Amino acid sequence: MDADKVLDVAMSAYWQSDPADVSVNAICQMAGISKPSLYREFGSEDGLTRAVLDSYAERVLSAIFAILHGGMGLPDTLAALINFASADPRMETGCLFYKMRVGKHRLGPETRARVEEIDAAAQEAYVAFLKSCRAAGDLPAGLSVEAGARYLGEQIALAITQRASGEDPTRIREMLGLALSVFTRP
Amino acid sequence: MDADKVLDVAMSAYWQSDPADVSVNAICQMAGISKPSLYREFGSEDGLTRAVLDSYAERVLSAIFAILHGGMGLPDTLAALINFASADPRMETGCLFYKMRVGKHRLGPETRARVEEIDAAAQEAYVAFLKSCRAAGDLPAGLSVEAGARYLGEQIALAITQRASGEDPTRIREMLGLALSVFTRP
DNA sequence: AAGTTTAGGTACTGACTGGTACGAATATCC
DNA sequence: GGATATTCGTACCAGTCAGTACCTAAACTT
Repeated sequence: MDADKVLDVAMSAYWQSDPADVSVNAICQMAGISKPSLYREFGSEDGLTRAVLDSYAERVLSAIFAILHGGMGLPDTLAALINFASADPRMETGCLFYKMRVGKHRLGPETRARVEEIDAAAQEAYVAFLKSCRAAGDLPAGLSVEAGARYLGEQIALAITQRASGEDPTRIREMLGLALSVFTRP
Repeated sequence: MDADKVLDVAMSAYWQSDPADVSVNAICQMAGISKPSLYREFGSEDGLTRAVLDSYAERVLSAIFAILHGGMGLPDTLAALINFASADPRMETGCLFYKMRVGKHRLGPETRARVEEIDAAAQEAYVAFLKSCRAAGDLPAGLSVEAGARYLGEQIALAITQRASGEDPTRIREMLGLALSVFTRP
C-alpha cells in the first residue's frame, strides 16, 4: 500500500539489527502488508534493500558529507566527525551503510553496486577534504592525502561500528580522538 | 570417522569465507562424512564451531599472544604486531576469531561464550604488555594503559579485517603504522 | 447496471536450514 | 560360528527462506 511506510519499516529493521538477519517475511509482517504487495513494489529483495539504502543515504549519510564539505578548518571538522560518530543518537545502533558494507557478499547485485558507489563517493569526499587541508597547510607533511583519506574513513567506520556493539560512547570518543590525533600532530 | 580431519575442514571453510556462510551440510560434504557422524562427535553446530574456535585459538591466536608476551620493547613489539597483521600469510583471508566476533549474535551460546573469553584474554594480554611499557617509561604520559590496550586491540582487528576484504597489504601496513604511531610519539 | 481495470491477499513452490529415527553394516567377544 | 556391541549412513523431520500462481474484492468507466 504505502511504499514509504514499508521503506521506513524496512530501514529501521535493517538498521537496528542487520540486513542479513531480517527476512522479507518479517518486513511484510511488521509493515502489515502481504508479500506479493512488497514484490510488486520493489521487484525483489535486492530491489528493497537497494531502495532502503538509497533512502538511508539521502536521509542520514548526507549528514557526514555535510560535515566534510562544511568548509570548517581541519580541527573543527575532525571534532565534528568525532562528535557525530561517538555521540550522535542516529548512530546509536550503528550505521546501516557500514552494516551493509561488511556484509557486502550477502547482498544482491544492485545493492552491492550501490554500496560500492557510496563507498567511492565517501572516499572522494574525504580526499577533497584533506586536499583543502593540505592547501591550507594544516596537514602534516609526512602524510599523503590518499592514505590519510582512507585512514580517516576507516577510523570513523570503526568508531560507529563499535557503537553498534554497545561500546561506551565515552571510550569510543577517546579512541577515535586518539586515532585522529595523527592529523593534528607533527 | 576422523574428528581432526573434520575439524580441519571446518576450520578452513569457516576461515576462508565466514562461519555464518558455511552450513553443517556443506562441511559434511567437504569432509566426506554423514551428518549423524558429525552430530555424534560434536553434538550440535554450536559444539562444532566451538571446537573449531578452540583449535584455532591454540594453533593461530597463540602467535599473537606470543608476540605480546615476548618481552621485546615497545617499538619492536609494535613492529612485530604490524608485521603479523599486515603481512603474515595466515591472515591473508582474515582472522577466524574476528569473523566470529563480528557475527557474535549468530553463534550458539557455547561458541559465543568462548569468543568473549578469548576477547577478554586478549584484552588482558594487551593490558599486561602496555603495563610493562609504562613501567619502562616507554608509554606517552597522556595515555592510560586501559584505553591504549583497547585501542591497540581494535586497530589490529581492523587491519586484519581489512586483509580479509582484499585490501592492499602495503596500504594496511601504512594505516596500521599510522594508527600505532600514537604510542611512540609525544 | 454491466464490464473492466486495479489492488490486494491466500496459499502455494522448491530449495535450503539444523537436527534425528532407524536400519544396515561392521567389528568384537565368547 | 553365533551373539553382542559399535559404527555409520539413508532418509526423513519441521521450520524458514525468497519468490509466485491465482483468486477476490473494490473502484472506475461507459
